[in-house]
Amino acid sequence: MARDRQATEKKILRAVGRILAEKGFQNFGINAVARQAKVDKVLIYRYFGGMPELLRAYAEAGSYWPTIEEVAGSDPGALQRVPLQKAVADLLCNFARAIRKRPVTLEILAWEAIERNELSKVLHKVRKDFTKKLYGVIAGSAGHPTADMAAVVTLVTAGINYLAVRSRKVGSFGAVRIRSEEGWQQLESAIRMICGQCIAEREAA
Amino acid sequence: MARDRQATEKKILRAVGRILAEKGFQNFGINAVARQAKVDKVLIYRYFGGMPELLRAYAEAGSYWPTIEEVAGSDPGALQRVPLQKAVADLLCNFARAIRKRPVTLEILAWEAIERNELSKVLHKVRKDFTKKLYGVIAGSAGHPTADMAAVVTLVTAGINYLAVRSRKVGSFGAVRIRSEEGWQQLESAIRMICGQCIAEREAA
DNA sequence: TGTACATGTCACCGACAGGTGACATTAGGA
DNA sequence: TCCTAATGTCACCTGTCGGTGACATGTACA
Repeated sequence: MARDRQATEKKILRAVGRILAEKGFQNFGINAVARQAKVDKVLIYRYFGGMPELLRAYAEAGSYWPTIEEVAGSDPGALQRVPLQKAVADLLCNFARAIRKRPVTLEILAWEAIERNELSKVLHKVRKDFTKKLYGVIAGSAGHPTADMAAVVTLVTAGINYLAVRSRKVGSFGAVRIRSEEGWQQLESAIRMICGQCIAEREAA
Repeated sequence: MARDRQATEKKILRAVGRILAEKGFQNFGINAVARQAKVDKVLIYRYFGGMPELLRAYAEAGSYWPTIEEVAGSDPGALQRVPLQKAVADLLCNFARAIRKRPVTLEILAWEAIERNELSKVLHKVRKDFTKKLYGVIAGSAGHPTADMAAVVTLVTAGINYLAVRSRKVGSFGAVRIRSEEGWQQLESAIRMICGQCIAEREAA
C-alpha cells in the first residue's frame, strides 16, 4: 500500500514484540507475525531473510535487559562506599524489579529452557556483558567477592529468574504470592537477610 | 498384531516417557507418540481418549517427583532431633539431588513456564502434597519456621529448580558450572551457608 | 517520456499436525 | 459352529506451517 519499506519493517518488528509479549514463543512464527503486522509474509523474507534474521533484527532493536544504571543507580561509584552486603542486596533487589517489568525478557527466559534460538543467543551475550560490568561496579574498595559468595549470588539470581518467569502463569510459589507486590517485598527482605548474613560471616573470617 | 490391549497401552505410555525425556514437549504429540510406540495413532484415541487423558494416564503411572523418604531420609523423625538449620539445609540439598535425577520432571518444570497442560496440573497437586508433608516433618520439636524463613526457602527452592532445569541446555550459570558435580557441591555449600546463617539469626532474636 | 527496479499482492506447494470413518482380522461366548 | 465385539490397519479430511514463484503497481532516474 504505502510503499514505504522502513515503515513496513517497523510494523514487522513491532508485531514481533507484540506477539512475544502477548502469546509468547509458543504461537510465534512467520505467519503469525505477518498476520499481526497486517503485512504479506513474503515481505518478511525479502526484508529480513527469514526467522533467525528477523529475531536478530528484533534483538538489536529491543531493550529487553536491564541497564547498569537501572540496577546500580545513576552513580555506581556510590555502591563502593556502602557495606558490601548492602550493595549486593540492593543490586539483586533492583535486578528483580527491573526484570519483572519486561514481559518479553521473561518470555525469552522461559523459552531458553526449551530451545536455543537467535533471541536466547543474543540474550546470552547481553547478560554476560551485564554481569561483567556489574562485577566491575561491585569489586572496588569493598573488596572482591569470594567463590562462596558467588555461588550464593548465583543461587539467588536463579531464584529470582524462576519466580519472575513463573509469576506469568501462576499466582504463588511455595509460601509466597509472586503476583502481588507484597510477595516480592517478602522476597526482597529474604534477599537482604541472605546477603547480610552470608557476607557478615565472610567478613568475620 | 499381538492383539493385546494391555501390552499396547504399556507401549504407548512408555513411548510418552521416552519422548518427554529425549525430545521434550516441544516435539510431543499424538503422531510422535504413535510413531515412537510403533502403534497406529487411532489406538491412542480409542484407549485413552486424546492427548489430555493420555497425559493424565502417564502422570498416574509415573514417579516424577521425589518421595518424602528420598528427601527426608528413611527416618524423618531424626530431622527433629538436629538443629533446624541443618534439617532445612539437608532437605533442600537432598531435594536438589533428587530432582536432578529426573529428566521428565525437569522437562515438565521447564514447560510449565510456557503453558499449562495435564501434566503440570498433576505435578502441581503432587508438589503441594509433598511440601505439606515435608512441612509436617520439619515442624516438630524444632519449632515452626517463620514467615521470613519461608520466603528464604522459597527463593532457594526456586533457584534450585531454575538451575536444574537450565543445566539441561547449558553448562554454566553465573559463576557456577551447573553440569558438573562440583558445581552442585558449591551450590550445596551455599545452601548450607544461607540456612545456617538465616536461621541462626532467627534463633538469636 | 519511458523504463528499470523497489514494493506490495496473490496463489500455490509440500510437510506435518490432530482427528475420524471404514475396513480386515482375530478371539471368545452363545 | 457361527456371530459379535475387540483389536489392529489404512486412507483420508481439514487446517496450519514455512517457503516460493509469478504478477501488479508505484517511483525515481536516464
